[in-house]
Amino acid sequence: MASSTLKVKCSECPIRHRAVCARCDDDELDMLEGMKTYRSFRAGEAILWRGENLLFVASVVSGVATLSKTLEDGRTQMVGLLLPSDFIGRPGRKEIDFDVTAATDVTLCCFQRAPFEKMVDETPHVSQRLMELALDELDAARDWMLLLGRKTAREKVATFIEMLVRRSDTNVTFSFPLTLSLPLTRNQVANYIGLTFETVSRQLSALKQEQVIDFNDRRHLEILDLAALTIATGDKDADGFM
Amino acid sequence: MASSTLKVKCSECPIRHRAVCARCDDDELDMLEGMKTYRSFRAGEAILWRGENLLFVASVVSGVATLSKTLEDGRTQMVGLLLPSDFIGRPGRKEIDFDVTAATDVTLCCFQRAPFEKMVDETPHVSQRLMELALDELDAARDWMLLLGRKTAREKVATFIEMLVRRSDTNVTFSFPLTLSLPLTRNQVANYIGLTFETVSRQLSALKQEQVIDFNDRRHLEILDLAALTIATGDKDADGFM
DNA sequence: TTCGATCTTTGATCTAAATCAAATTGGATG
DNA sequence: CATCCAATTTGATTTAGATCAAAGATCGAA
Repeated sequence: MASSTLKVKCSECPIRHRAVCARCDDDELDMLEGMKTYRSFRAGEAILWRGENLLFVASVVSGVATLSKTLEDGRTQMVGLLLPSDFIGRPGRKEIDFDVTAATDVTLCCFQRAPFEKMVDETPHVSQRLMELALDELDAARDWMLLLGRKTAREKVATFIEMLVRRSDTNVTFSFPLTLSLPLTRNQVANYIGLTFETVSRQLSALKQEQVIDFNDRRHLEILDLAALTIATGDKDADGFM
Repeated sequence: MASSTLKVKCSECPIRHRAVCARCDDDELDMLEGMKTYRSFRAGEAILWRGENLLFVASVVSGVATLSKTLEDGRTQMVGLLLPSDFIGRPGRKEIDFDVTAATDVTLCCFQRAPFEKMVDETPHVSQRLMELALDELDAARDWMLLLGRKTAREKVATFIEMLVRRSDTNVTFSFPLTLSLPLTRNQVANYIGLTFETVSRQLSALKQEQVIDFNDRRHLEILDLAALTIATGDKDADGFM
């Protein structure tokens, strides 16, 4: 199962300014140091099962995890993608209604429930930050409802790639042609955007054919024409309005 | 536009124990009385537009409102349904990314932003209640992602009806055969579950044909066989497990 | 370095739901 | 009460994406 990893000091943590601890001062970081443990998961490993009692809450430090729901006959739908700084677990919630799985190797910064919840209760900016993170997830879920309910296969694939561009750290450097790592297999992408892996593959091939994107290995994408990609999402009209 | 309505005293409010004010004491209710206004909207009227600056936050007192997103070419997807006690507006958010529309005649209990946010900051149980309401919406959004991404037309329609049963007040009395009011047109239902209105109509006719449900007028449904309806949702296996 | 497993691509065919097209119904309005 | 308009039902046809199928590519392990 999960192995322990060398703990990084909060002050040197890569997600320091985006995670739940974003607005903590030095004293508060010291408190967190005392209740935190690092845990690592290998790609493919289960992090949490649906219905399982949450023994910890956690921030994703590195890697990518998926949230997914499964119907009895095996159809599955991803309902979220956790990237570094995203949070697992909610105040007052003892369990979750989806499975959490490591898509790549993942390192979590885990907090023991009891002391963490005590800190949340006593530190308004921490509970405010949790609220912000929850509302961001709600916005993302609603954008995805539009994608799942109304977008075409092409629009779904384009929207997924654009989301990766927007959320990945690579766009900080922003060197063209933009290269980004694709943390999911075709099948996982399909489960995220409500398609089959064959359709995902076909749409990726079409976008490559049209020189909107390029790829040679399975784990990376190059964005050749971001404007064309954006148009292909269906979100904005030709003028880029909306 | 919205007309004002006679204000009901908080202590006699029908949503008193489920809304954001659920855990307020008498003093706190007095504070709320001072900052609240009732506003009514006719069926079909816009309550809020996407991007509009939120001048108030509000609880739904009566009626049903829809949250929806629209693509440039007119395809629309409902991303939420607001029933009595549901809340509009979030701490720290000045605008919303979807349209809010009255599906039936709607009465809102509106709070001025500034004093309400002050109260949220000073009253932990109110901000906790807001967090609970947001997390409930997040759970609902994720259930809907599974529906939109993976369910068949039949499963979608059955799930929608079952959700109405679960959330409507009628199930308090629970007299069989269960009758419930359908606050949406076929077209609105279609926009909620990612189908066309023709497909919704066909699936409703099929469920009627199979004597799972019955209906004569457009605005009501009778549940003849709740067990069959539940199986038709695809959520649970034949034993009702899950 | 080869083997085997998994992932990916691409082609052929099928199908669930969309689209197109009329009736028909029902509720609101004068 | 008659009229009208929007909502609904039902049928015929089309189509986007699923499913079925098979051939490559990639990668880790022996």
